[in-house]
Amino acid sequence: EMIEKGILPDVITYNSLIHGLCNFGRWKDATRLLNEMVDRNIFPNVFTFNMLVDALCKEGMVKDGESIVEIMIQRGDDPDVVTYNALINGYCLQGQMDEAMKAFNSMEDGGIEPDTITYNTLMNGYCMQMKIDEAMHLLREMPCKGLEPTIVTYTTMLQGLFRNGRCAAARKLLNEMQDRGQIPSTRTYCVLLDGLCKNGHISEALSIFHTMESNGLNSHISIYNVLIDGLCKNGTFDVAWGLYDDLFLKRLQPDVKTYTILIKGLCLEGLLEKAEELLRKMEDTGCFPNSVTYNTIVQGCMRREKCDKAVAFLEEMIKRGFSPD
RNA sequence: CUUCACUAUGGG
Repeated sequence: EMIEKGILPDVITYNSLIHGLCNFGRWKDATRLLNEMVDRNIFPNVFTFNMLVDALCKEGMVKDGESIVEIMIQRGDDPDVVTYNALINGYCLQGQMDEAMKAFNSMEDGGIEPDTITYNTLMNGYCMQMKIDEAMHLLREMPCKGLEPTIVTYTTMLQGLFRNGRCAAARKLLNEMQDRGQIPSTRTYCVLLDGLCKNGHISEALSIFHTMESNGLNSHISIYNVLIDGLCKNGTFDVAWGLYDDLFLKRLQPDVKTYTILIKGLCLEGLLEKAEELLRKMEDTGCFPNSVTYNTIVQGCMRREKCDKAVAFLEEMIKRGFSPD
């Protein structure tokens, strides 16, 4: 339509389209557009190349990402901090922290200063590998480079610490974060409350939640999901159900995860009838069960030796195109 | 127009 109207697409037009196509994994179409732009004498720029590097890295093809970087250098479109961050993230996602650190060092050698995202990416990589001390070391290195940890930095570290059961260190870091004036996001709260629950500190999680409530900060379904799950697994199903009731007072919509968590909780309580009832209710409200929901209820029935029920749900899920596991 | 918090929380 642009072309018909004589408005010529420029490099940004093509970049936007290529980016969208890459996000949907439509490599063929992306390649086609890349060729088309060159045919029109619109040449890819650093943004274009960075998107390609990122897309390849996310697909696990980090070596191909490196090849793009070679091409960039040959063309004189020098890689920048975004290029290196995408590469480093690629290695981190593969668990190759040694390679990630090599890329980190080579960017410094090349005179490109790492930024906050570089550090966040590396810290997340180490946390994924449960190498908390290495991650913590990078956190302490940031100020030396003139970088200030952001809410993403802290949230990443909190998640790593909780996963390693290091609640005391997590609480300490949370205080540091607040002292530095970083405002927790919904995601931060989810990590915090989930971390506390999974480490057995349910009442601490609840008390933080209630503090949030008085500050109007808990109005997000994800936060409820975290706590409802923690309470169900703690064996305090009634409290979990109470939170579910509160959702409606707050005009929050339960989502498919809320229902799945509660269905699991009901199954653990041995209340299979109630679980089925809830599954039907969610459908009535237009929130449809997915494969996780069905697998949950099938497992729940099996555990209670209600094989006929399990088979019925199994048939239903298959009929709806879900695959059992 | 491009890069970060293992897909923040659910089954296995």
